[in-house]
Amino acid sequence: MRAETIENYLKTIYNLSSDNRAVVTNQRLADRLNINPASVTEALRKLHELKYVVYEKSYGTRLTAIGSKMAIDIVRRHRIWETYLVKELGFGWDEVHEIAEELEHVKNDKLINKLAEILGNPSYDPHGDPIPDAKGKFQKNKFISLQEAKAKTSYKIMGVSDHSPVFLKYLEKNQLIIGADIFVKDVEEVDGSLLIHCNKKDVIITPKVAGNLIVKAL
Amino acid sequence: MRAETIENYLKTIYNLSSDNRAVVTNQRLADRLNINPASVTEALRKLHELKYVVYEKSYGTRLTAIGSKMAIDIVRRHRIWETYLVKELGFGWDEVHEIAEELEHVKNDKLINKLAEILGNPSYDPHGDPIPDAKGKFQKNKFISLQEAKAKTSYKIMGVSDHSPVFLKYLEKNQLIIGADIFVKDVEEVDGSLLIHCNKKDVIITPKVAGNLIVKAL
DNA sequence: ATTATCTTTTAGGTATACCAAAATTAATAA
DNA sequence: TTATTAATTTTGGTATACCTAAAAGATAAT
Repeated sequence: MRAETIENYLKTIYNLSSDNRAVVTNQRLADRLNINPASVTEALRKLHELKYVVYEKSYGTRLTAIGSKMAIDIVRRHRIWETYLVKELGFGWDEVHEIAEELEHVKNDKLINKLAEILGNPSYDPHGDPIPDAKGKFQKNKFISLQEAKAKTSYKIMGVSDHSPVFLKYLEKNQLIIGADIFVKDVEEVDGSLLIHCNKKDVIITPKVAGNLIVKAL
Repeated sequence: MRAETIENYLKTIYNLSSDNRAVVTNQRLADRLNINPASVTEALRKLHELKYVVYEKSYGTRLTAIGSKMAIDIVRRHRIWETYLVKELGFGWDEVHEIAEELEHVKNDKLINKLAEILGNPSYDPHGDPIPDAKGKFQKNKFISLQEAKAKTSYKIMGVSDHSPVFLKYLEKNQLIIGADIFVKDVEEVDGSLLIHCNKKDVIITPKVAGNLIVKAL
């Protein structure tokens, strides 16, 4: 199997199962990778043979310790590059994902560690996603989705779970930037929309948008 | 054909025919790419169909205008990355080639132009090889191999044609660094060896080493 | 000019990474 | 429980990028 193929599968399995250590279905993998489910079955059997995943047919897949280590390495490279592109090379946070998708496959520890060092070994990327350190350790975070927020409470925006340029541009337009402090004035029971105060302005946010905003209680 | 495959063929054809606009033989391509000549034949037929090369069977291959443009783009990316790795990220000039070999395939003009800008749009990489500008234009150079040098003449070291770590380390040991000024005291007719003066020291250089040093007459 | 040599091409084959369609298996609803 | 639906796997492809071994073509040497 080509290294890049392995990496793309492992990364995707990881992203679909990270928090919960749950198994991943072929369907979801096929959707995410934009390939036929039949191809996923085939690939998973090989990844199982290579000891990257535990795959039991018609049940599901999860990463082995080796596979998980490898996935975390890829995630580290991706997020370090995203951060470097934004912080050092002047790219917008909505345009770095695609480039990082290519750069993440360049496997050279010295390079990534050097970039990380220049950035001051950051723990979060420009989207607020945590960056594992060289040993694969994440900084613990007890962040929640804004959807779970309580009324009359202050939060800080820590990240987003939807990385699409459309969504990021929407946030920028409404000044919902990472690091911004917000105050949830009210949660509307009827439709779950939130009335929040941010940057001296009141904004109404749909549950959909709230679900994609990661916040920390203040 | 995969983009990376195309790029590797075009780059190699370019490197084997750049100065002279001569045709490249399958043999040399096969050697350079470490693949079987039969595979080269096959690939060249496809590259011909794709209009990247003009390939006439049992004769040879040369790049079309499109192929040449593409090859120069790849060379630019490679050399910009090598320069960036050395100048901005603290890598040694003997360890950047391999990394650049991967990074050169990341195709994003904004990225490369940004790196070039940070470097002050350099015309030469750390090995003294010319870097084409964004439009594919090289700075004209009339450099020669030190082997063609005349006695009692001063030169400046501009580059090397052997990029192997062994050779680069040898040069460093003898302080034959790019940018160094040297004076050729004598050329020994018997074996073609040169007695040169560099950094306040006399050194004897074999024709083999001299052949891999690119210099400019002062 | 003819042989010998070296290069290139052809022919046939492998492994990878995908696919569509059919068959199977699992999950859900009546 | 049985039927229906949905997910998964099997089967039988395709295209890419390589390979080896043998045939054909070009080059050089006597």
